[in-house]
Amino acid sequence: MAKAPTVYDVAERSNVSIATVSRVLRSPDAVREETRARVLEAVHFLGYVPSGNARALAARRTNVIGLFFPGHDDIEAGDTPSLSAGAEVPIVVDDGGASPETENLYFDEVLRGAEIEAWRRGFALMVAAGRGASREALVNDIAGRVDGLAVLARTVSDDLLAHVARRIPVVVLAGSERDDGFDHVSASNRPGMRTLAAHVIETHGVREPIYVAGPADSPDDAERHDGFREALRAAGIAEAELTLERADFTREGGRAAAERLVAAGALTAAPGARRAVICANDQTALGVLDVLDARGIRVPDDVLVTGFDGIAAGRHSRPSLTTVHQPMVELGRAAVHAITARLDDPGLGPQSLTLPVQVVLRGSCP
Amino acid sequence: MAKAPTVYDVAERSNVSIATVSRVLRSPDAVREETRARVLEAVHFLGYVPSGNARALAARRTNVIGLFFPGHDDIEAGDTPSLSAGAEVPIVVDDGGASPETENLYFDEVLRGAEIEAWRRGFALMVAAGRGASREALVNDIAGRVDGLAVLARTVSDDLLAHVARRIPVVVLAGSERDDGFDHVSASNRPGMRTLAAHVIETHGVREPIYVAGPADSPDDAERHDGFREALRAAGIAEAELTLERADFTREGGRAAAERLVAAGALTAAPGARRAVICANDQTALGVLDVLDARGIRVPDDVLVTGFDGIAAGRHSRPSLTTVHQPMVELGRAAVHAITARLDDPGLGPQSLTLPVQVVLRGSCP
DNA sequence: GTGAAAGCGCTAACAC
DNA sequence: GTGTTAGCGCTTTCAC
Repeated sequence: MAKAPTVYDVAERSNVSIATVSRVLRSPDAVREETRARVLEAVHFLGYVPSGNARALAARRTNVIGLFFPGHDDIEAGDTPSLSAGAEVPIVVDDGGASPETENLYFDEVLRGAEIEAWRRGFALMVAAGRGASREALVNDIAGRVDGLAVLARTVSDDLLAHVARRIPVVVLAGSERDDGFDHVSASNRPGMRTLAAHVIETHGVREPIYVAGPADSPDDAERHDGFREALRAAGIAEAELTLERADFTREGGRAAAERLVAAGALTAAPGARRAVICANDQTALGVLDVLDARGIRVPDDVLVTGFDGIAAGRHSRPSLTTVHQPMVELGRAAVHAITARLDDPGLGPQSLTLPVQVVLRGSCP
Repeated sequence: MAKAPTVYDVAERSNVSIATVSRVLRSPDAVREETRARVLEAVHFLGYVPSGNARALAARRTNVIGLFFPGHDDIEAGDTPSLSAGAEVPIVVDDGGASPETENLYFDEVLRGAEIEAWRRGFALMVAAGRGASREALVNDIAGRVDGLAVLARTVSDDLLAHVARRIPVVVLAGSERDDGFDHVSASNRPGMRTLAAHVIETHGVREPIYVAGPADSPDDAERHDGFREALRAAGIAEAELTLERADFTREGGRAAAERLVAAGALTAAPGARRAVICANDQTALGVLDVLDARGIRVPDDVLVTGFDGIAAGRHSRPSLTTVHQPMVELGRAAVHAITARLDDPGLGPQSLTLPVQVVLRGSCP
């Protein structure tokens, strides 16, 4: 790390100009075979690695796409792990109790999709999932380093977004497609929930489904709730009569909501009562399942439960969770695609892509 | 995106020099209140976002850490998702059959750890998880853009690693700690497997455990295998007598290995036979469980099964999987920490950090 | 096919 | 406090 060699060092050692060194690296065919060999030899000998920053600066293009996805709840986690002698290995028994729940599945899958697409198009990916201190500063910082930025909806102010959008293409992920001038990529929230709710109502004959909503300010939640209402309307059910709970998209929130429902007598162990709890997302539904299980209320016999998202944990829960599956990997890919499309053609008007979802019937509501 | 404003534009509009603009952004206190306000106003008005590349170039420091983690099997995935009318939502029934298995859990968790630590230390993270065309070119490219690089062991040649290590600190993740001059961060593979195997042998009285190894060239596998042998030795069991299968760390490979074992008559539905299949990782063990389940061989009654890694899927399998849990999040954090430590003190000798593991007893081998 | 030279947008002495 | 002035390491015309 003594002072990294530069084009100049390589040029000197191979007796060519820096321009030729650059050519060897960018357009090898434009250089005579022999010259090229000499340059490459020097590159190897010196351990030369081109500076991406200098390159990006000169070329006015970084070939990096940014992904801003805050929300790791454990971001404040403890200190640096300590070194271990590695000799004593503790044995613990996991009886299926509360597991650490290291799940930010949504992010993981979207990231994977973005990774795939970025790689295919020759872009690197810079991620920022941090929360805390200054989200705004982070966004600004990352915006200065990339050619385009995908931002999770509602994680930064529209002002800031507009600010950075003057410099690079910005695509908003998973928000409702408002007419804000940004590109949007999202899933069919409303139709998805409508279809699922219709299934609950029609197939199972539930006339008084309980809805457990998400945060009041979530556009995703709003759309899903709308879909729910559409299903009610289609079935001629008056919404005013129904029980509504509000949670916060977390499993814990789902548990709390379920406790309230149980306390209110809305949920009981009564087979054939045609009760159903429709949750705004999977985590909430899993929390509801937790409480129901603890209370001895059987799913789906006593109560039907549904979620939304299609996270992996829902496949493995007991019972497995009926849900609306969002194509998360595809969302990530589409976001990157939207950015590159705009990079290729800056004149494009605002794009809005809505990806199809799928209702997946599992044990909790067959 | 008409041509992003620069320091010069901001300087001009606020009637100061570019140096002052830079100061306002980097060390606000060094500028008079009033001047600062003028500059910030201009920043806002012009939509100025500092170029990270220019900054990095001038400051000779990017404040970005790279993570190279190839291995997404689905990286060659299909085309750009198509736009959907969003009207028709298909309903499918998931009866628990073969699920997509979108699991690269290892990567996800390590990434999360790296994210956390990088963020805390004021670094951004650039990830490259691609496989395909030219891994080497990718590494070289990313190496030119970051201050330090964490690389998954055995994913790039030592030559290349040595090459980029001349420019930036490189830490190797999850490999055995060879004396190759690089920093290493890994988990206690050998002691972990030794402890687990000893549990199988001693607690359950298994005298002829079957070992299903990983790829022959995997250092992780080699260490785990060594741990297994140590346990045998301690129990006075001769290794030569035992059945050994080799898989490839994938669930599919685990299935294949299990099929061979069944075909060879090594695995049968015989309660109390004191049989055990010790697998080199969780995915392999899950594959073995698949086959045993399909064959009507009961776990843990007829056969005990163990894994290694502690991926989430093992918590939810039926039966749940006994395993050795690696602190994956911590691995990611430690990797970033190792890099920043070296950045702070380039004179450091090669560091090797081995993180503690934990044997987790679950249904498949209580 | 190769070289000379002008930036790319910023930071960091060093003056004033 | 603020301005001047070198670079940082590369790409890219434009000559030759």
